[in-house]
Amino acid sequence: MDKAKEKVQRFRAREQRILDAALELLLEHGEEKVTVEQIAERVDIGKGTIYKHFISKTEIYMRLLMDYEKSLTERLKSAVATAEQGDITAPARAYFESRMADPARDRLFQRLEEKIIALNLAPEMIAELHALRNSNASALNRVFERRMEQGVLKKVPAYYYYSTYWALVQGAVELYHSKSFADVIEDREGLMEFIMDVGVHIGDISNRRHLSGTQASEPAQSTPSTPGSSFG
Amino acid sequence: MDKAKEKVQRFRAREQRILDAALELLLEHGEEKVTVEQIAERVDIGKGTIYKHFISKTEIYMRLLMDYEKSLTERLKSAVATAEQGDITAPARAYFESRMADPARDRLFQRLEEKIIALNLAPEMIAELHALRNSNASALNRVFERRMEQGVLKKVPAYYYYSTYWALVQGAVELYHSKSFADVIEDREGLMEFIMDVGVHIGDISNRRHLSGTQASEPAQSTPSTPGSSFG
DNA sequence: TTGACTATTCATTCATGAATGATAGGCAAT
DNA sequence: ATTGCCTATCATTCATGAATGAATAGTCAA
Repeated sequence: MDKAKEKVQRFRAREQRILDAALELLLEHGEEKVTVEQIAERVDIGKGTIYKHFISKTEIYMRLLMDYEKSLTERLKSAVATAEQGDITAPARAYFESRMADPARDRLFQRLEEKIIALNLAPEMIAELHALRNSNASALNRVFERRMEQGVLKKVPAYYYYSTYWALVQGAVELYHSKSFADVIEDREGLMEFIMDVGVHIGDISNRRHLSGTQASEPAQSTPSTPGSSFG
Repeated sequence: MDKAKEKVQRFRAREQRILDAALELLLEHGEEKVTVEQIAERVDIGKGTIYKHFISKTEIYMRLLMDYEKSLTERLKSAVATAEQGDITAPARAYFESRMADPARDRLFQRLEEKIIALNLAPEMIAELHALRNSNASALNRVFERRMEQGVLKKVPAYYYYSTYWALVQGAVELYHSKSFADVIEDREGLMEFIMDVGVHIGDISNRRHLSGTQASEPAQSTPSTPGSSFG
């Protein structure tokens, strides 16, 4: 008797279909315009069924955001792991490119992040988001520490290692429309400014959110925020 | 805003209507024949709604049984409280009569008791039933102790006080069809036999059920079973 | 510009009954 | 007597969407 297992499988599959449909609609119409009914329609299920899977519409968005953050972190982790020892450029580029592969989607998630943070989330959701980001951060710290204390990092003080990573990728994303990634990397002076700037910026966000025990405003700290939590 | 309160009220009322309808149908058709759908029909609600109130059909029966036990205990308590000091006959008669006011209903509950005990109940249900019976037992013990150590009780050893009560009422109920209540009371010899017999009988039931911390098989114990738990 | 009132939109709840699957009774076949 | 199979019955589950009500937008008067 594995009828029960099958049922669980089908339930999981349906959950994924809901998420897929929600993302599609979000990309098509923007966050303001998407209704739960539309999502249900697209998945071809009843509106009430959505609420068997998610306690609120916000949770759907939250889940999408978390999935995105998770995939970005995975991408970066594997890029760091396969890069030449000390090469921070290649992984940063890989990360940058996977975000910029679909700029509309990336911008959508930036907006979702803002929206979700503005709403007051249920405590369990906050906890879950927090847990993901902590786990991402420490996973990244581990690969960074083992492989990155060389190369471009030599040019910056040790306690800016992780901020540097931030500066590279976040700065590059933000400059996406004005400069090329190569330009960002080449401009060492500008990079240092970025590092400082982004470090402070992360501190701002982190304080405003009350989400993280990791204090990115203190760059000497060994556990900075994780990429993906920098939206906005 | 007490819309919420109103909603709770309506929910409670509906629960009572379900119980009423179930009892009606049980009396009309007997336990074997009553279906959840019939109950729902009579209350004029959907079948699924029943399950918003009760986790199973058995729980409905259980609740009816508990309500009956509770009302019998109340009846007895008030009869003891208002009887002449030392008069066990009047309260026993009152109890007997309230059970025999509707013999069909009383027999129905005897059968329900059997049925429910035969089924293996959910642990929470067992716990609830157990709690009710314990509370009934100690409430009765209190009124008995304060008012009954005289009269007919003088004729039996002290540690049979509560069994005596049992013998009177339970014996009378069981003899309902053959003897009158007065005959049962008058027949002192037969009464003593009853006392012993019922004491053992209660012990049997109690052991078989694993329901009660009170060991009615040990009559010297100060917390015997409560009336209503003697069905069957 | 502000407040008060109404209309509209849409997230969320909840009663519903069709669908599911467990159980029991009948009926052969061994 | 026992086993397997079929069927019917009925307890229980679950997707559903109509109903609810909260939030927002729109309208008008002061």
